[in-house]
Amino acid sequence: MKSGKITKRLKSETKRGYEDACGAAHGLELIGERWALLVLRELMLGPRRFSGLKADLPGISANVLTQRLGELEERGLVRRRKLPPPASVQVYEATEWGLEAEPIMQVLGKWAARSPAHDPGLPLSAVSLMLSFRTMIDASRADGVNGSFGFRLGAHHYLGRLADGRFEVERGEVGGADVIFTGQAAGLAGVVYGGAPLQTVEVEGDAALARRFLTLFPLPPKVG
Amino acid sequence: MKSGKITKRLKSETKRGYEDACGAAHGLELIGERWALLVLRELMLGPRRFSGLKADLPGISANVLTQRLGELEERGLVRRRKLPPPASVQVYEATEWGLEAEPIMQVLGKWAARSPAHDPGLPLSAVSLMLSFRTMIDASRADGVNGSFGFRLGAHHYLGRLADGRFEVERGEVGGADVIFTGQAAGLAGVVYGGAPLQTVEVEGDAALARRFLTLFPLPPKVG
DNA sequence: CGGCATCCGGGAAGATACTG
DNA sequence: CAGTATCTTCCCGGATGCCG
Repeated sequence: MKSGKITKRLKSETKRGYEDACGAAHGLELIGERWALLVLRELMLGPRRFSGLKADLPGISANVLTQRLGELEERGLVRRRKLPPPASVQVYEATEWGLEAEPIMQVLGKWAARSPAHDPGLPLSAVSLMLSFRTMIDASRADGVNGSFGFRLGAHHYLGRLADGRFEVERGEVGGADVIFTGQAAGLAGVVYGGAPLQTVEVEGDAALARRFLTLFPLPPKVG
Repeated sequence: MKSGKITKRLKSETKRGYEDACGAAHGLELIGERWALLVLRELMLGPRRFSGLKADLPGISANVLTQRLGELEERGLVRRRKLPPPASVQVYEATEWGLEAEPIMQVLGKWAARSPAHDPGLPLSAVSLMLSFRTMIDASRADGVNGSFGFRLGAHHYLGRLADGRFEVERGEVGGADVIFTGQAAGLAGVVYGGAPLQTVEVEGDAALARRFLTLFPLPPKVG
């Protein structure tokens, strides 16, 4: 019914903004809506498809994901791209500026890790875990520890490199890495951050280096 | 009417959370609601009263402000305190952990300042401006520039100090400062960030130092 | 199957009025 | 001044359905 009814929303005239020149306020208008920052997070290590995003954002509904992607696109944080044949699938990727939002997630995440209410037992996406390594690495502990690390987390494959106290990571095959971790992201997170036994995940390669790796990501002290 | 009606909200059973162990996701659950970060921002330079917060958050409604303050309090980011007599007024102040959220605002604000959609002509609170100085100061430009700066922005008075390339600021009387700026926060912001003529605000004291001060806060280049 | 539009129910936000 | 009460509007989340 009401077939040809013109949608009243011409351009969403009521753009619930903050009317505040403060940069932080404008930042909230850009990525402050529910789910927006987490959608962007999932794009930080490379393009993703709609269904992959939906799968790794447990609880988001398809229409909200569509809406967030559209908003992020028109704000210049996300780009829609069609992979060349034979793939020919559409993917979403972060723009350069979108990638520059990573420090926001890092600072926010580091700060929130001090919360007594933080529950590390919740699900965790593979991207989240990789980004957390980049965020939480303790440069002084990692100084002098060098090596390459492969991660097979479900269907996600990442290759990390440890050098000069920094952890770099990108999507890619894990072959030839000094250490290869295989398992679930949440499982590996439990080992690194929750003190779970190493047997929770499968480890191949240099066992001593693997054990060393797991000690490089200390959590900040809880408040209170 | 309906006086004794029991409020149905036992404990807000539907706590719309993200179900995500990622620290950033938890951060959003702590300060991700609309207005929350801006309320906290207004507390970064000392305790504030309800009416002051409402006045400096243009557009927030009283009930939303009440709700946000209550949530921030129960999460441990804000504390409610009663000033001793004869003042005897209630104020809200950030806890230690709440104060540690400042880097989030800084990173978010710096990132958003690159947005082409950012409108610097909007209203700006005095706290926002002071925090923006702390955020945007260019340490290399400020190296070797030392002095004290008073700000009389409406009823807000702040005392800043420039030393070692850093800008420190606290609430306080401006007497004896090397330079004293008097006017509206938005006006001073226009001079510092918008290239408006210095006459927009009233300046007392060391004019050369004042002119130098205004050059220490470069904006990042816009995207695109 | 992927992406998007539509409809619906509930809840959060906005505006205004009112009270101690 | 410091909120509370009420009403309306809008957004979020879930379900369904269309269409390439």
